[in-house]
Amino acid sequence: MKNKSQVVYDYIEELVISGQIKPGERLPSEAKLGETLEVSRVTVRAGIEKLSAIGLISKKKGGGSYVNFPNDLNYLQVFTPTILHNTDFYELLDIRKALDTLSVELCTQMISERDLKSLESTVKKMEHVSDGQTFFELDRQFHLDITKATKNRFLLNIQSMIWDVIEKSQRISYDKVANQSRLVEHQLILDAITARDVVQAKAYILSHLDKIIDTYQNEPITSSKVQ
Amino acid sequence: MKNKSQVVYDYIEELVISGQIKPGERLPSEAKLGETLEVSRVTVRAGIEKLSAIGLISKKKGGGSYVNFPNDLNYLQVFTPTILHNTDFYELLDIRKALDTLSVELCTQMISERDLKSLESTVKKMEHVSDGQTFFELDRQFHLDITKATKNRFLLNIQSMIWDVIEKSQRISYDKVANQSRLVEHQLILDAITARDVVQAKAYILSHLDKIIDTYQNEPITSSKVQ
DNA sequence: TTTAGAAAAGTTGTAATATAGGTTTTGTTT
DNA sequence: AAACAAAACCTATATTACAACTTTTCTAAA
Repeated sequence: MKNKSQVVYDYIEELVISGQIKPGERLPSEAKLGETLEVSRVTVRAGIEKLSAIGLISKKKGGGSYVNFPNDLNYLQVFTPTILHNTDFYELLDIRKALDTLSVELCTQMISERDLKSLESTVKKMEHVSDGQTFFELDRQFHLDITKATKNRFLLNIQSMIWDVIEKSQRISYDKVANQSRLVEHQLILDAITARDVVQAKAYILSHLDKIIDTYQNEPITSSKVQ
Repeated sequence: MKNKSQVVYDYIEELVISGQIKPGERLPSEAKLGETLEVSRVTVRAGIEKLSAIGLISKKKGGGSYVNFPNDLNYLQVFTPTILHNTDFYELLDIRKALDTLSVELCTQMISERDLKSLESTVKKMEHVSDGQTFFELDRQFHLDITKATKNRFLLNIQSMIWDVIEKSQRISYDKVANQSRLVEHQLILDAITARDVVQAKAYILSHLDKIIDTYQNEPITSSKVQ
């Protein structure tokens, strides 16, 4: 069951994601939001408080609440819905290259048989999936399972965050760069991990990400916001 | 000027950092906290709301608020004050190896003369500093300036987050692993960047982090909490 | 004594109202 | 058109109240 304050949170987040309120712009006042969503000001404040904690918005006493710019050092917003431009996507992929490489490296060295089985099953599932959303979830699961096998909590946290960003920007870009054509690539990565071949695994995952970048470059994503 | 709700936030965070309230344990009730800090329940709730947004605590309606375990997938807590054990430190350094390598690589390729000057000045300042806290700040600035030069916002966000974690665990571990003996290492990294030598720069930063790990291993940190 | 269930106490979620202390907008005067 | 004052607006905090849920305590039955 969803809190009312969570409803407020989601509502405002959606306003920002959809571009109805852009960085630098002011939110409706707490009173107004309460009226719109038919909740009390206390509840509105609770939702806004959270959004401010993760750095999406800033509050100015007496002056209102404003959507933050993504380039400010409000670093908690890493995962906030501000990744809507081409540049962001490349930035993210650079980071993925570094962290996914680390992930497969550690994973290959220490993955258990049990985790390996689970990884295999994920790849198997991908073969029979045509639905884009489902494929996305399997894709995320595959990569996060690799990271999970490293037993590095921080790494898993950061990677989860990154996939959260990918998900939030998904409707704009994801289906253009990730689909069934990626199946073989996943299979190769899995084989290398199974063979405990660190060098090969690293090579395959780098190639995997490079191909995503290639696809992306051939089919550039407009930076127009979704409606 | 600090908000009252921020006072609540800091107070509770400190309770967790110092280990007075451990993961899984319950916080004092909102009413109790308000009484202790002499603020209203509204204010207490505002502070707690934020802590819940970043994943440090969970709230149960009717049941109280609890400190989260760090291994739950509440990934926003990446930067929360839960990094207090030896294992965490190694995990973090693995990540730093991947991301700092990426940072110097991108930085070396595209740093401006102006940013380079600023980097030099930071290293220069380090020579004349004996105070641990000041050295920490310069150390952070050096590494974050390198990342800043990459123009990759996400990378900067993540790195800032990581240094935030380091800072919060600093009183336990930092002064044991980072001090003047690291000066030469920074100088070498800077020289390689100045020479636009990517390979050398990557080698030096990896060596830098490996030496930190070495120091740490020779002087293991107790996992006892500070008081 | 143990146990099951009911009652009580405790706790968070939300609401309505009020005030203080800021900021932004509006209006008026020069 | 500019400067200043006033009004309107907005967030921060406090108080009080009640709903809804959880935990603890008490009581009665086995």
